[in-house]
Amino acid sequence: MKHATIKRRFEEHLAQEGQRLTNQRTQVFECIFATHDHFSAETLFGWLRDTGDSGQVVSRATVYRTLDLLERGGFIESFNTGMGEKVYEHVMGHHHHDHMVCEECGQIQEFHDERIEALQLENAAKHGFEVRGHVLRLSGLCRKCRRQATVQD
Amino acid sequence: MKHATIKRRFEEHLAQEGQRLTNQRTQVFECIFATHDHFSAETLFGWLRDTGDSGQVVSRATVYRTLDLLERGGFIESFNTGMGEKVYEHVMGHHHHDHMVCEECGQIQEFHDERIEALQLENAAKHGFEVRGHVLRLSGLCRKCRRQATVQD
DNA sequence: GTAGGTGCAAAGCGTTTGCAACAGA
DNA sequence: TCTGTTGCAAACGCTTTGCACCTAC
Repeated sequence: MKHATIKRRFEEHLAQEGQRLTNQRTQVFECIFATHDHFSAETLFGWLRDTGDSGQVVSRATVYRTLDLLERGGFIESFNTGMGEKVYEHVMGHHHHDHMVCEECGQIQEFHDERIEALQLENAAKHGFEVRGHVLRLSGLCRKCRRQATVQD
Repeated sequence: MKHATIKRRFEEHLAQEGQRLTNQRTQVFECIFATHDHFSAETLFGWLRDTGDSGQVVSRATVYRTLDLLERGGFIESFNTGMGEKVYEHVMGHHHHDHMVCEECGQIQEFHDERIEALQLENAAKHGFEVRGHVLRLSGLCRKCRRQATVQD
């Protein structure tokens, strides 16, 4: 999906909800969709501060408020790394995926398996449960850290 | 597994680590293994305060410290509900399982599917990732809340 | 003009920690 | 005795909120 398309959707979304397109929201939006990384609220705040091309800094509060706004609007998704950190990623033009988090270096690897998704729904149905979302996070060692661990032993 | 057996293991575990069997630890242990529910640190603290059969109350700090101790010892497991709450459950004599959390009433339903576990490992192997743990949490509506939602609509 | 948005600083929440008193071993 | 453990209260990290000022519409 093209950047311009996503941006238009964002603007439409705001308009639909009777919300305003402010400078700050634009900055946050641009910053998020300029990366393909996972990021925390604090990280994003740092990016916005550092890439101060406009000189204006978006406050922490607004960063949180805008992240919330974008998540509710379905532009980004969040999940807990399990290490007390909530990380976000943009979701437009992405397929749904799950995560493997390296306990050593924090690296996040994405993966996706349609068969797992199907089995989740199967299990949910068995319990009369209606699935609205899910989190599947494997934690352990990434390839790189495994190699290093082997060398050290 | 019998309660007495688990307790003996706990005592052995403490001994092995050169740690002491204190009154407080016993109380926390008993309280946890007297239930089959999932609980948060705060909930557990409440239980300990309310079941004040001994009159003595275990402090919040000690509750947290003991939970940590038990988790590291493999007696309990924790996971995030995704609603900013970390919940624990005891794990002795239990099989591993995953969770469905109702967004409406907070009810937690357990489930287990060996096929999903296998697929997780398969995907990890594909990325050279060594799995040490995983979290699979479905969120949505439980059977009860679905029914209520239907009625209200 | 006006409802909605912002920044600030303070509060909130769940959790952790420093320290002096305490208690198993 | 002597080291590990406890309770307290303060600190913590991340997030949310109240409020006065600001700004897109």
